[in-house]
Amino acid sequence: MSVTLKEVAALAGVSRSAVSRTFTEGASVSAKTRSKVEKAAQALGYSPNALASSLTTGRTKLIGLISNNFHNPIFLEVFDQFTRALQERGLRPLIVNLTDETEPANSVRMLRQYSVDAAIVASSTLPPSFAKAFHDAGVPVVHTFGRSATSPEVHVVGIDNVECGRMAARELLARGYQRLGYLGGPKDATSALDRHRGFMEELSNHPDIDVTHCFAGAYSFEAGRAEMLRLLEGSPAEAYFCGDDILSIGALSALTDHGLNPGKDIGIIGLNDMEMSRWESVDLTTIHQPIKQIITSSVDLVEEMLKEPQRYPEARIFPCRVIERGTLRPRP
Amino acid sequence: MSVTLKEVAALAGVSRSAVSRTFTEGASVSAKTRSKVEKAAQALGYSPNALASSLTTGRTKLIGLISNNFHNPIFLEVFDQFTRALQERGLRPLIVNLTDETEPANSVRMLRQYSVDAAIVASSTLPPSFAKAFHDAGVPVVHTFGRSATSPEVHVVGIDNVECGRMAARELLARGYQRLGYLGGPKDATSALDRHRGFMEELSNHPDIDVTHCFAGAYSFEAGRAEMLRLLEGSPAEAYFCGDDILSIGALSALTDHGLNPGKDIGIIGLNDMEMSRWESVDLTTIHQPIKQIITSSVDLVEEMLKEPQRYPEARIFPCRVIERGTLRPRP
DNA sequence: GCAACCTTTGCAACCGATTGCAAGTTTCTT
DNA sequence: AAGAAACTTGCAATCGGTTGCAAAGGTTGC
Repeated sequence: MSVTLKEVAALAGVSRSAVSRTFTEGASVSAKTRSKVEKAAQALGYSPNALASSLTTGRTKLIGLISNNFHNPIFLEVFDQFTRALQERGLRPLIVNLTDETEPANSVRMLRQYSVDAAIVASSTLPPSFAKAFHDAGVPVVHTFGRSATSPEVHVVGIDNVECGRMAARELLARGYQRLGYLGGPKDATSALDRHRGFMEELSNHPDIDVTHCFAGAYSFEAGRAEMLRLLEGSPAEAYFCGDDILSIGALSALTDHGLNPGKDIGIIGLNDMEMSRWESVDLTTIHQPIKQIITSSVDLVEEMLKEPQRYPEARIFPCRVIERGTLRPRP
Repeated sequence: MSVTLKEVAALAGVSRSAVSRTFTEGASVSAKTRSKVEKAAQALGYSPNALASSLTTGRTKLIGLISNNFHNPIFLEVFDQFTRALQERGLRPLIVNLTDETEPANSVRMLRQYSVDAAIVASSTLPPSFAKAFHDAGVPVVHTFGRSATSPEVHVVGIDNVECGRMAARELLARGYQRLGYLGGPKDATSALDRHRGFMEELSNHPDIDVTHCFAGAYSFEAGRAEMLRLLEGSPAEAYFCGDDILSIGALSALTDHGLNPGKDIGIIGLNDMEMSRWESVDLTTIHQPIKQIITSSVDLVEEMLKEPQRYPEARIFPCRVIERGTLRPRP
């Protein structure tokens, strides 16, 4: 079947150690043996078995990539970035699709069985305790898009969702809206709660402003649309801060269905600034989340942890900014 | 660090073999030893090292999942389905993001280093030779969304793109369009070529019909939009068969930008029937590709290959059908 | 109570690599 | 030219498991 060290050693007329050393960076081999080995390896089509070597080195270069968000188009960008960033550094992503699961135990066990060097929890909805479970099981972990805490127990890379909530509120106020609404993601999602908190906090300084809130069933088009349709049955607010872009796009679809003109009749501001939000047919005013920087930084952090597993936990928070497009009325 | 077989054996007061056997299906262990071992394992938090055992069993349960299509939203659905289908069967997806690479050599080497049990090439653009390279390297492979051939060299699961081209042509003819166009995916993509061929073949029976064609730079929104904008500079056809849904949606955006009404002024039919095509704001008439069935079948096939690696290659082709929505004028 | 049979168990070799150690070679110094 | 220092190399143990084999233990039948 597969060619092994031993066969290469036999063909090259050297010991197995010699072969192993030719393939390990910085080992001591003479030019002569190296070339003999390389020739033999070439001839046999040998490439070292990474898993076997992991047994002695204790390194697999496998990184668990865990997510529960397979219905939000933003995650295609997230996967693209993560998988590229990892493989550029010689690391291999092992995917865990969580979908309906909220218990970390299964994922932890599975990833331990595969001896992953580290895990990345890529989700804005899972609680810090989820990532903590990996940490407790001795698996170095980074929670990307996780809840930013003042004293994080595990590494967190992302944005300050509370601050984003405030930012959205300020933006809507600046445009003179009087009756505001928050249409959040699922009410058990940390990001939905934090954004809500920031939004409310900022508005608590403006008692004259009327504010309502509700939560959609998921971060998805359908959920955003359904929730906005429900709101339109009653008396909707003048402008909404929607949980994220896909929710916003769902809400926009509900608006146009009702013959309402987004930006004119009802304002919408999203969060993420995903590719689709730039499409002319969408043209969504939104808060830009620097996905690329967040992911690069997360993978950097993973690399650091490989060198220093007990590294002191840190939170890396990236600033966001409003991207003006067509779904809010202009500032006065 | 991690708990090993040996420690469990010591605590349970049995041999290492006994422990190993408790954790392997169908091995001979008495109820008494089993319970001793299980108790000890529980106490220590032991779970077997899948990679170490793969050394002797020759099975890793790792499946390479290779794709180059990270800009088409349909792939979020594809990833979701694949990762779930695999993990339901106890298999683990190891992702390879190909993006700009067309050479199989690197992926093959990498996946062999990780001793994957099989590989899935999930791409409608890569040529059959790509998947063939895995087969030749002794890695069982399924090409999902691959080119359907009458005599495939590797397992292929997907649709008949040539037939889809014909189907699109027939559909446009049935609606009385006289000047037809094909706006395909990248011109080196097998699916783009096959769909083109079918489209042209069908129309060759209708010499009175005027037909043009062109290829976009990628299966992406931007590429579809750019290409349609270019077409609108000249004298566009009455209706287009677009390479796939995301290309169609890009084209639609170009149309509305020009004040044209899709379905009224210019007809568009796509291919895939992705979630987004159902959105009210899109409402794309398209050819449904049974993604879910294709993926389930692909994973079934992977499982079969694990049992029988030399399995005779087969092509599994699933029928498609037109989904009527709002971007073509009604049949007379 | 004994033979024949089946089940359970531990020993030891092995899967494909890495690595500390000591012996053997080279190279450098003086 | 001899001795010290530096580099190469193979041996053998090890990583965490699995498994063929033979011995030990338990059942069954008569």
